[in-house]
Amino acid sequence: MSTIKDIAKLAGVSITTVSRVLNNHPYVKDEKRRKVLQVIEELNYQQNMNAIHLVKGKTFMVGVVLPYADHPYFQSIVGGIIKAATSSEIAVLLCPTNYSKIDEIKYLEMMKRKQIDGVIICSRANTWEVILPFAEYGSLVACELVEELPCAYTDHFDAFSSALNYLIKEGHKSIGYSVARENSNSSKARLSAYHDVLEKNNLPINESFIFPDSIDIDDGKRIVKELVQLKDRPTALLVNGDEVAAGILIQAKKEGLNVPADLSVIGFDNQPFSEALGLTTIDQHLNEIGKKAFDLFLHGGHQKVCVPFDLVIRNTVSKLQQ
Amino acid sequence: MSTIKDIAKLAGVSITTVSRVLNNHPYVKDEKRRKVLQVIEELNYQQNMNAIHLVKGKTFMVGVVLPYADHPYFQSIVGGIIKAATSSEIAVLLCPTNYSKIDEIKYLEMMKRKQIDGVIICSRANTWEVILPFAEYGSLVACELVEELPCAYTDHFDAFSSALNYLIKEGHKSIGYSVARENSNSSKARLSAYHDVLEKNNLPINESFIFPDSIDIDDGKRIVKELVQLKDRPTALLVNGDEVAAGILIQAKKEGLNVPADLSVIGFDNQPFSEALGLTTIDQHLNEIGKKAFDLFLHGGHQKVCVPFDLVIRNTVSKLQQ
DNA sequence: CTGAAAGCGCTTACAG
DNA sequence: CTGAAAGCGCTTACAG
Repeated sequence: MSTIKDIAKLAGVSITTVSRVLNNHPYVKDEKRRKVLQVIEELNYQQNMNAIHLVKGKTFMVGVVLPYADHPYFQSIVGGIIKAATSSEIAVLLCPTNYSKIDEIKYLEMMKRKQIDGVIICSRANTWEVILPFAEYGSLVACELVEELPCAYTDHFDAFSSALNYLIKEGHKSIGYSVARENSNSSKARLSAYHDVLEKNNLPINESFIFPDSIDIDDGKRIVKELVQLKDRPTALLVNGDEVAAGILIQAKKEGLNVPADLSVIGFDNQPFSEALGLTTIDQHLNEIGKKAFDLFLHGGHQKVCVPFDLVIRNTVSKLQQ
Repeated sequence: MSTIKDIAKLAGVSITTVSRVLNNHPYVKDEKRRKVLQVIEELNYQQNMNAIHLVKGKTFMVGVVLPYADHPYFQSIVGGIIKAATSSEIAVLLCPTNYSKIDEIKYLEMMKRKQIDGVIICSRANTWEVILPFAEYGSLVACELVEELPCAYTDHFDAFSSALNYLIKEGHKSIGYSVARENSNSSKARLSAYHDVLEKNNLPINESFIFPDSIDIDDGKRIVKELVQLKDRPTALLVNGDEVAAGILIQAKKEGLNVPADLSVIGFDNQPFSEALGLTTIDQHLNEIGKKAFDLFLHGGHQKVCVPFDLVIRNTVSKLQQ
């Protein structure tokens, strides 16, 4: 590969002038500019970005920290980020952690090491206490509500409450739900909404109706298998993701449970395939969350953007006799 | 941020020695090594990777070129790549092109500019003639069969033929199919398999049964809308992706077409949600293709890896009277 | 409008 | 075992 020096020599100018041409600076005599451009063309020259990154202390790249790059929930957020990034000059680096605290830190250290200018955290393994100090080294954005950081998020308490109220309105009194990681903030929000709404409606709280560690289709199947073992079963399930809900639909069929007659299901995320399943679900506009998160990364500032959600009613919730 | 110079000064050694400690070189007196390590700890030092990249001429990063980062087909390939990459020290940069030739070239130029060490091309907008010259600047891998490049691919002629033969065995004589981009290699392979298999079976070829530009759920819906307009309709559709197939299932229901009684459907990709849909589909093991492609990037060489496929039989194909 | 020179933060022969 | 120095390929005051 040729360098700026080669260009300078062949064009008969200094490297400063070449640099000026490369960066569209004014104050280069037209004749020299043309000559430089011509040599660049001839040598098929391209800048070495690593040198530029070193000098500028920036890479125009953002890391997106998430546990699983192959999960539709995160894919939707990433989709939004990419869409927003495409119109900027920022490249997107996927940073899958598998919820390993160590891997997560490694990505944060990439920022410290100037490999990426910032990090958007879709979901995290470490506590904020551990993560926040890295904010000093770059632009850190969260996809959940964090006091100290710019963030784009769903109000999970609110979303979960809405879904619960809808189920209650349809006559359900015995409602269970699933969560991914029991200690995540959104799971805590769901638990408190569960208590809050059920108590307000004088409905019994049954914590054996809570199914943790639910991430993918197989978890959905597992939930139904566990469910059929219970003598006292919920009539409705509020599921933390449409993929889990898909697993529930599959296994329910196998077990001879009719959805929604025997079991109502509300999903979360409104994935593209959910329409085909006729799944009633909460659309939290993950794409939008991704977009907003990217904007926050790009423009800095310390805003908190709460992205509204919608309940999308389809065919997996039945109306019960009052 | 502190630099190697600061460490050297405070530790009372040269920067050479600091570099040696950082890179686990032998030949550093234990006492000095300890001192350096201690100062590094104190200053909370991290290397500036851009300097290292500049010196080494490498970034340990691979770009993955694809049209849409939010499409399940590509997400599955990317999933495989990420899985393979996680156990190496290589980071994965997503390069969505939206099938813009210009954007695609931009990513190839990132390689030329030393921002990434290589590029895995999942699907491309430019001709190979345009792309191949970039192989000079880094490691280029394809996810389709290309003479000049290492590649991991599906034999689409073979896969498509298998599905056709299965449909014919089930008594179908009037078969249509969909493709994404009409001029892609896989579409051409499908067309020639269509001719080949149908002719061998003395079945009529009807090119109005070919539905191009089919990418997502909406395209699947569109296909059914077009289909119901035809007086002469195929009894079975071989669809180029499960997402399109999902759209077909949705719209068929709306139009009062029973699948599979009125219309049999075979998908492609075996996406996670396909099981929930009961969709018969061809699993081409996209994850595996991604993994192999990454291995080819990592280890160089010029292998061609043909990844085998499976026909996954579920409930969307009917048996017709002979 | 132009160029010499310092500097970005590292690695790596080379000499000792 | 150790360090001075050159070099990776750029940008950017500074002086003219």
